[in-house]
This record gives sequence, C-alpha cells and structure tokens, in this order.
Amino acid sequence: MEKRSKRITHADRVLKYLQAQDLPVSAYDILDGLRDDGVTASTTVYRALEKLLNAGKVHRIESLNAWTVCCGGHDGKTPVFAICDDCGSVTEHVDDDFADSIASLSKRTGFAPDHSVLELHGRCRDCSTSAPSR
Amino acid sequence: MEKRSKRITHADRVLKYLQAQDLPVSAYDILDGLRDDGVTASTTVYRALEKLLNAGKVHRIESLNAWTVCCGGHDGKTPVFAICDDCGSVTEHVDDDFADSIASLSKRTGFAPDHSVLELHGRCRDCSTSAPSR
DNA sequence: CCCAAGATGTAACGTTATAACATTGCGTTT
DNA sequence: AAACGCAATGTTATAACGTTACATCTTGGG
Repeated sequence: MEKRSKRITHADRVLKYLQAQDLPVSAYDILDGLRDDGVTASTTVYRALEKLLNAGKVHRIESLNAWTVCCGGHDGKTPVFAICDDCGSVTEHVDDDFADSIASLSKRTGFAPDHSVLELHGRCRDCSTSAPSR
Repeated sequence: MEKRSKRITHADRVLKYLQAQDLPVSAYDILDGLRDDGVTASTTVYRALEKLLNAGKVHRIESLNAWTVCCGGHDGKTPVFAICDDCGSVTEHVDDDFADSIASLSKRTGFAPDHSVLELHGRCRDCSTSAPSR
C-alpha cells in the first residue's frame, strides 16, 4: 500500500532555504526569507529547526547564533566547524583526531560526553593568504 | 614609586562575584548579584566582562550564554570545557590533544585558527555513575 | 587650574529564544 | 459520516541575552 503523501511542512521549507544559503543564517533571517511562503512567526522557525536538528539535518553554530545545513554522512561523529571571522565562511569537518581527543579526556576524567561543540575561529585559507589582516 | 591606590572598579567586583560562584552565571545573574554594590545596568556588566575577557581572567561559555572565571595559568592555550547537562557543573581543561588536533586540521586545510570554542556536553563522573539518566 | 581620555550611568533598542494556548488538517476508527 | 487523535501550525506575549548612543563624572598629566 502507498502512504507517504507527506505534505510540505515548514521544516521542509526551512531546510530548503538553508540549503540555498552559502553561509550560516540566523533564525530571524530564515523567518524573513520565508515570509512569502507563509512563515510568519519566529516560533514556527524554531520548531522547524528543532525537528531538523533532531533529524541531524542541520547544525547550530553556537558561537554565531546561526544555523546551517549538515554536510551529511557523518553518523554520530562530532563535526568540527572552521569559522572565518573575515569572510564569514564556515566549513564542516569530521575529524577523528578530535574524536580521539574527546575520548581521551573522557577516559582521564570520567566525564561522559554526549555531544560536543567544536568551533574554530580564525581565517580561512583565502583570507589568511590574500589579506594582510582586515 | 608604587603605582598603587587603584580604586575598585566594576571589573573587580564582577571578577570577585564570578569567583564566588561554583557554576557559570549569566550576565544578568551578575547584574542581580551586584545591585547592592552599585551596578545598575547590563551595560556595566558587559563592559566589565569584556575587560576581564581581554585580560584572560574569565571565559564565556558559548553554548550556555554564561560566564565563568578562568582556572588560570594557561597562557594562550585553548581551554576545553566539560559541561554536565545534569548538574550544570563545568570544568576547564587545558589539553594538548585538542591543541594538536587543531594544529593538524589547520595544516591540512589551510585554516588559520585564532581562538577556539571547545565545549563538551554530557555527564560528569558523579552524575553518570550515580543517576541512571536524569 | 584646565583639559583630554577614559570610566560610568541611563535609557532605549536590537537580537535570540521560549511559553502558553487556540486552531487546523488529515488519517483512522467506529 | 461522525468522532477521535495527533502532529503541525497560528497567535500573542514575554523571557533572556546583548548593543548603541549619548550625557556626565573622574582623574591624572601638562
């Protein structure tokens, strides 16, 4: 039997919007971007983001208060974000070294990690080579 | 000649307040705690926190929107915070493994890190051993 | 003494996130 | 079809966090 008619939800719209951005955006940016699609309240955006977050489809960048799509394909592995404070670009990495570091610290201290916030601020390759500073 | 005298600033009061707390606190908690000492506006607290941050005396926990004293003595080295989502305790670690992980990723990708946000969420030893879950 | 620089006070505003409660759409059961 | 259940959505208000703008006060050096 068929089922899945699945109407389009706000979560779908929010995900699509995020995929169309090349930089992380704030929840209120999303709201502004989706007003024409019937999204009228911040609550709606946050509900959509929560679902997408639980589904592992988006990430929240804590140090930017912003949201971005997941690069995909890292099951359970903690992502590391490299954030360029010059051009704003954010790249997602899945890095075993960091995972090992977390495991090691956990073992030494007895802390049981659940999820981690790993955000590196600095300058991307382009910005660090081309510009002197700012 | 001694420089001395140095009257007490709000930054001094904020630092003292933070040192007296056993958990990170929000800027508005600090404001509430220092009203009797003449601190009346959030602006004042944020200005003090900025100075203390620049002086390396406090840290901001990005994923909690909260502030805490620096454990001291890690010159330039990036701290790692282990945050218990059960009891709220936060412990600061200076960990060469993480520093190495950052250096390695930097070398591989050309990203030039400036400062990093490393915050591990989970359960501290006490909470993970004593309680089943919550 | 006077002035420039920095610290502080005050108020308003901007941004991010959640609470509380009503309503709608749609598939399933009776 | 009517009744029900449930998730999604709508609406409004408010909490929580942070910044801007500008006036005033201190303070130390010339």
